[in-house]
Amino acid sequence: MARPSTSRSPRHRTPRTSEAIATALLEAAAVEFAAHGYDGASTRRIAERAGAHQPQINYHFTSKEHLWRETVNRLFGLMAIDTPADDRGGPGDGDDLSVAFAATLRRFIHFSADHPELNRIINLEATTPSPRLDWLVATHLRPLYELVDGVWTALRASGRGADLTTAEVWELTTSYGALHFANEPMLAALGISTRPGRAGADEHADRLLAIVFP
Amino acid sequence: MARPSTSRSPRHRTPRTSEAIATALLEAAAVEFAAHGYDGASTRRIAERAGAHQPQINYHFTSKEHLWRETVNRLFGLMAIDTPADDRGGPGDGDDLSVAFAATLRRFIHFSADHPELNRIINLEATTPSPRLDWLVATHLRPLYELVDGVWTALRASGRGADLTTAEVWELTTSYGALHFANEPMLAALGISTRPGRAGADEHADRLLAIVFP
DNA sequence: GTCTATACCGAGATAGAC
DNA sequence: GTCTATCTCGGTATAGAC
Repeated sequence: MARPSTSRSPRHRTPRTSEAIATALLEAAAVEFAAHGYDGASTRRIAERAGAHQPQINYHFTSKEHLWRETVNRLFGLMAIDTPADDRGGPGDGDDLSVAFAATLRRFIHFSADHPELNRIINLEATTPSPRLDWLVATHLRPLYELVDGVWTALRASGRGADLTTAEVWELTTSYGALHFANEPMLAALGISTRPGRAGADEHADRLLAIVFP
Repeated sequence: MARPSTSRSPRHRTPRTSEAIATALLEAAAVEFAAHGYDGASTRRIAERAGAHQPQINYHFTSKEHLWRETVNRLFGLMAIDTPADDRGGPGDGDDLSVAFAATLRRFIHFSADHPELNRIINLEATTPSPRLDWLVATHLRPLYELVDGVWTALRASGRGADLTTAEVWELTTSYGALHFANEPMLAALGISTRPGRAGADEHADRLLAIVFP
């Protein structure tokens, strides 16, 4: 009732640095984009979730499109930290490669359990040709795929792994492996969700690895 | 220049029956909902794609929400035609069951290749709890899952099939099996899309069946 | 850099002539 | 039943005070 002028909608008594609010916006954007898709997500809701004002999105990221890209960049950055590139390739005999590749797959599954938003966002873009999809493939997916292809091809050449192409391993990992966590609400409603936390993620990684490395 | 009054934006010189336009709207809605999600799809675009006026959606389906449900109902109806329930279960020994189950999986994959919109729409709802998701599970997914569960359990009891739970078979089929076609634009951009048409669908069914029935 | 106010557009839904 | 006009709301983006 009192204080008619100084009341603001978002609550950030702590004025926060420019970087802090940018990060908060990116985190909120990941959740909203993952839940509602690019078109369905609204910058109002993203700002609200971040405890910021909607115009601050345009100030920090100039446009919704740029915000989306930076959100994806940030998530891929987090993934790179969790599943470092050293483990994806490197020299060594077939057994070394197999062990390293399996370990990386497991780490990727764990990352997907911790950050289901990334696979979610990728899958949302995957079905419709768009500039966003082109950018996503060129910037992030293709380099990653070629890395995987190199390792898997070498690995298969030395007789390890299941009789699957790189494309099959890729699809199994991203669709069956990672989407499991993004689809948790539906699986829970069906009564087939995994245990939450590390244990559940590990079990799902076991299931994937049983197919890729029988 | 001439005819100032009789020009209409949507082109349907043929006035079409009520049922024809309802079907056209449902087909258009499937494409738009699949491409942009529920929130992202617009009734204006759906009507435009169907060659109708936007208010006709409210006339025929009362609301966007109802239109969405009828769109899903129609797609599940088409699926039931393509993969009839007789083939999903029925009495018989283990070999009969295996053959019938494999045939049904194959038909489902073919249906998913012909109508990627259904798996797409399901996947869009799968990640966020909502009344739509609850309705989807209760109305369509749970009955289907329990059918699959009954058959797969019987089949496994007789020693057939890979050492997988029903949940694993379900996820492999819907994620790895069906999403392959929904994600075709991304896979094509990565250079790993399958051949179009029946042949490509059959090849992908082979890949899935090689995992489920080694 | 932050925040209020607002411009401008497109969304879903409704009214009423036809 | 169809179609035009329109209501109201929420979307992104911008202007300008502070």
